[in-house]
Amino acid sequence: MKKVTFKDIANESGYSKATISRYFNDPDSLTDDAKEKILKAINKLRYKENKIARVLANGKSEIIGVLIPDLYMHYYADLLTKLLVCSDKYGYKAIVFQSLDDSIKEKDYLEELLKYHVEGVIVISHVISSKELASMNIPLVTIEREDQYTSSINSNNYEGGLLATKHLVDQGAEVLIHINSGLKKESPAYGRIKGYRQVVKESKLESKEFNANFGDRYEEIVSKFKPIFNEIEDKYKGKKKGIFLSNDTIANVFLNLIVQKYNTLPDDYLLIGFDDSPISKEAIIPLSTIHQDITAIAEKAMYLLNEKMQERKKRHPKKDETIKHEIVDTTLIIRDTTRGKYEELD
Amino acid sequence: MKKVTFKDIANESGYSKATISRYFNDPDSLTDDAKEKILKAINKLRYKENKIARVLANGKSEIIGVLIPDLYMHYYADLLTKLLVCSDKYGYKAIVFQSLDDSIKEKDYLEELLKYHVEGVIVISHVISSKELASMNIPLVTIEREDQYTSSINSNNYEGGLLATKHLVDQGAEVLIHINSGLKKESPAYGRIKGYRQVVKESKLESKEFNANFGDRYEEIVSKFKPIFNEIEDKYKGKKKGIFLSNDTIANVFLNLIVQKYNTLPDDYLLIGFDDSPISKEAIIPLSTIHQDITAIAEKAMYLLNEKMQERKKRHPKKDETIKHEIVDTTLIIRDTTRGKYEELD
DNA sequence: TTGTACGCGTTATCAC
DNA sequence: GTGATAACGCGTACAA
Repeated sequence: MKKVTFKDIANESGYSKATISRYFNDPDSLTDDAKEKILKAINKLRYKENKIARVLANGKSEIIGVLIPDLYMHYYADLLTKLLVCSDKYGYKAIVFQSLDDSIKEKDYLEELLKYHVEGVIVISHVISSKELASMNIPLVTIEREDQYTSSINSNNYEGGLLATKHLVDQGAEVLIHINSGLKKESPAYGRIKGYRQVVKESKLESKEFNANFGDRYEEIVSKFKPIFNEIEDKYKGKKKGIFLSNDTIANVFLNLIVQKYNTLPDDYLLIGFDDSPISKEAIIPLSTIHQDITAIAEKAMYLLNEKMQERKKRHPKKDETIKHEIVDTTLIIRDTTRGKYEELD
Repeated sequence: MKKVTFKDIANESGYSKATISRYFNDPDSLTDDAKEKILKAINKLRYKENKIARVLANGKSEIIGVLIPDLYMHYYADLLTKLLVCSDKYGYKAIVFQSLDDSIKEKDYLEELLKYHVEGVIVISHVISSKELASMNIPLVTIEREDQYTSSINSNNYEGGLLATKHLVDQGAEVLIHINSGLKKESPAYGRIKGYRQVVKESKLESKEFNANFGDRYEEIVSKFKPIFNEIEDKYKGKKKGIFLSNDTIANVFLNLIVQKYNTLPDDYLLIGFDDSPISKEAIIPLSTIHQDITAIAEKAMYLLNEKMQERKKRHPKKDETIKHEIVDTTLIIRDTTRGKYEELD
């Protein structure tokens, strides 16, 4: 039951180890006769490739590393799904690490990846600074995180905020309200707030922002939302309220509070979320939202990473290593929470 | 900028390569003096470990493979999250493959994993038969799939079906209804139906099953659900309906249809889902459901896999390789859709 | 087109 | 305790 190696194939077929290696890496350089004999030997002996030996010899692991915060949030799970599909297309395997917002682990994982000679890394986790990431000297692309010193792909959050808020204005909002869940200024998602503010400025409408850290637990979100809901009810009674919430989960919470009180979404409420996550469709009244093109994000990220990895493999890599920041457009999804007048589904 | 190796450390510190190896693998066998000098050399030269060379030499990759259908379904994403946490605790890295229900890929991925000398595999994908999996001759544990020839961890689906349906009876259901989304008989989840049927039999209540393949798209689920809803409305008017749905997503769809019609959940509807996925909390009326202990599933799976992997590393592995099937208990989560009389949230 | 010989960086087996 | 040296399995100049 010992492992079959090139040596065994060589003996069996009558060629040398080098020729067997060529059979796999440069078959065109062999005669048809040789190929046939070698193939026969391979099948007879049931040879299984050994990538580890191969990596040691030529350095190409065909593995990339993925550093992701977690998979609880649907956005991350969806992104990972698509990254795996794309990396597969390029012939790369992925070692996945989940940092769970622990910066020590994040650093350790990154080093661990290097020990396995991964050819590149995609970083979605956001604890380590991009400066530190850049210093690791390995092909690397970051997604939706601080990216001053790294190549990156991001959603056009600013445009998303703009689209969402403009839509509220178009639908006749008299007050603009934004509620977000602890967004930090460094985060690309903060662009959503900037987009919102831009429209507020242009429209000259009355406005109000609620910034709160709602935490992770759903019950916590709900309990922290109630006072906000009450404040809005009090303060803007009778006015047509256009409310932009920073993600669909909290948008759904807000929607539920309204529907629980009124049994419907009253005319004077316009609601829009962000992400186009499943909950936006599954809500009691389908939520208008901003769609993030996660497929495009994943594709661009892998394309960019692959470029860097190929460059690295060349004899004389350009010391160029320019930093690229790519932006992926968002789209407005109009469902039923911004219709002004909510019409019953048939 | 060449790679620093044991040879360099050896030269720098004045010891041999063998001693450097011992420094890492059996430090107790060195004098304190040697350790100190070697550590100094390591830091000075900024040595980085090379796991690839290590794997080639000793065969221990510290990598496991994970084969998962996808990450769209929250259940799988959640399971992967917890598997990653557990494998990390045991010191294993994970290469993740997503089979997307493609049996050819599933087989290819499995072989690819072997090429990298992974020490074990966790299979959640369900296309390849357990017989074929078993024939790969590698430590392997399957989760929530057909498992005749493999060691496995499964939720107690039967108990879950029992708990759910009994709860409906306890709450005064006069008709028992089960709706499921294309469950196959081989799938462990089919146990949910068996549990339901058992209670139907014992209770001697009137009952009805709807088996349909609702597909993946949410809109499709909704459209296919409407006729079912109408049929139930017609047929069981006035009777107290206890409805057990095979997962929370379709339970939420059903709930939404009811609430859209009645603005509330009428007294004569009792609803319970399965999975305790986020949507069950986020629904307009929090859904009663059956909780699957995914953490326990992941932990048991890794524990079992680790046992097998350790056995494999020994000099004389027992040819034993007994197949173990472990069952993880489910729990009843009572929320607001089985209260009989739905009381408004305060 | 094919073969020889060495390198990749570590671990394992003997010696001392 | 420590050192020499042969694996581990494959890639690759260089030679033929």
